[in-house]
Amino acid sequence: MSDTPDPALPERRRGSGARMVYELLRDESLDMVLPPGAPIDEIQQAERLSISRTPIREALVRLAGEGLVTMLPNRSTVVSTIDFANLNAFFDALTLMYRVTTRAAAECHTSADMDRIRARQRVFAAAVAAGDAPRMIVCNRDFHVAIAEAGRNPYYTQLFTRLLDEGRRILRLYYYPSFEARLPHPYIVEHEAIIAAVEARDLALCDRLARDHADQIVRQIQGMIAQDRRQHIDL
Amino acid sequence: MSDTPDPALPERRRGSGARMVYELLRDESLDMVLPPGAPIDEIQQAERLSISRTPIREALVRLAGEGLVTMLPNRSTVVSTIDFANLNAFFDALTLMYRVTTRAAAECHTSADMDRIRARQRVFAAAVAAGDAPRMIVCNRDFHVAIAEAGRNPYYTQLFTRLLDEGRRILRLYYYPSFEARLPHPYIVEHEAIIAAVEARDLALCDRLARDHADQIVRQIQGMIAQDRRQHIDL
DNA sequence: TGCATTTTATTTGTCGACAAGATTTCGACG
DNA sequence: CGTCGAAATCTTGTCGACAAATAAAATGCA
Repeated sequence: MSDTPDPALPERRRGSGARMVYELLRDESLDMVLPPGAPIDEIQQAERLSISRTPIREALVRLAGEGLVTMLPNRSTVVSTIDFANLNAFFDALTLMYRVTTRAAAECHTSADMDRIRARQRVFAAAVAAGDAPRMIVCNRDFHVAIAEAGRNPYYTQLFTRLLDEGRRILRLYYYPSFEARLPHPYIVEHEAIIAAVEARDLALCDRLARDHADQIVRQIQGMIAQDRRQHIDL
Repeated sequence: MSDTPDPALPERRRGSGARMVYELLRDESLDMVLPPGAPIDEIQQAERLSISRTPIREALVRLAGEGLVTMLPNRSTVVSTIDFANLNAFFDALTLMYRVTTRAAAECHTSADMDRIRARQRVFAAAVAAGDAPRMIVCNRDFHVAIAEAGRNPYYTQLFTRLLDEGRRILRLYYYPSFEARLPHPYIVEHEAIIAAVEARDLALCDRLARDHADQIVRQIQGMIAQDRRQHIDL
């Protein structure tokens, strides 16, 4: 089996166990290390992380609350599958959250928020320059989360974060094969425009830019899915 | 203390324990039986429900994920306080969800959805006729949740449900004193109008009606809060 | 050989217990 | 009398174990 018992984790602080397991399983799910539909055995994970089943279970309950895993009663827990039937609903919600969080940021942002946003944009640009696709995905997420946090609406921020993470899974599924072909530089330009509009507190412009940005991302994902479909038909 | 050890619950099915505790603590939090800020002692709850601490803890983790309780590391778990500083954000998100769920329902609803929505509306009207304020709050929530479910966007539905439940807490806090003075019948008329607009698939009308409906509810809550403030100042 | 049924085995849901961390109580000292 | 510090108490976080429920394997039968 692929049990890789990490030997270097004897020192753990009390109370950090469940959180660490949560973050680990969360990242492994989002990064497709644990592919959708894969069963998560509690005992197996407990042995892998040299920890009891209790923190494992707590992490799984949390992940189930976020919809990342599905706990089947009295049966195994599995990584949630990507529901392609509800993909339109996903795009719809994602686009809406892009818009409202950017608008809210334009309304409420402080100079400290702008500093954080610009810092994220720099990191994103660096990832683009390095051609590091997975890092680009994460940094793009962080950039927009920073904008959402500047909007100071935790309801929007939480849903938006969840949607961006869900998108991270989808991109992981499709982005790799066609990465070299696409130039991600337009995203940098769009980000800069969004930053300027937020700072100028131009709500209408923010709404339009966010909508365009979202539509472009949605179209790109849809295109990748369609291309993937064609490839499968060709086989 | 007010420990009321329920004597009539010896028969429990395996796997239902955690869910039952979750639903119980959830309802008690939303109904203000557990007021905001109240600490939730795991051992105390375990004794009260004649159950181990493990399912209690699982329920608390789930509730913490929904923001209903706050788990302080190595300290007690408390019922989340109502954050009046973010009340504007709450109203903002609530209004938006009213709009988008009603619009989505207009787009996607089936005849079975309409039956369910009308059934909820009948129950709501019955609660209004009976003058049962807490039941009205719950039935109003169920009515709009049914509309949201007809929209078939689980992201919207989940956030909307959470917001409506949060509103249930706020209404529980303010609605009782001033209930007799207000006539809730306009809500019935507005609901009927929304039903008609959804069935006619008139997106623009749905959006307008939902916005008006939300604005009216928001204004009513704000009025109750303002009245409450005045009363406190008068003392 | 194929299908139904019993038996085994694995995995979860729950339990009681123990230790770390925090809070409170109590006592010493200025 | 008030303040600081130490002991006691309490609560949580984690652990190992057991039983119910399911899944898998083995057995019997047509």
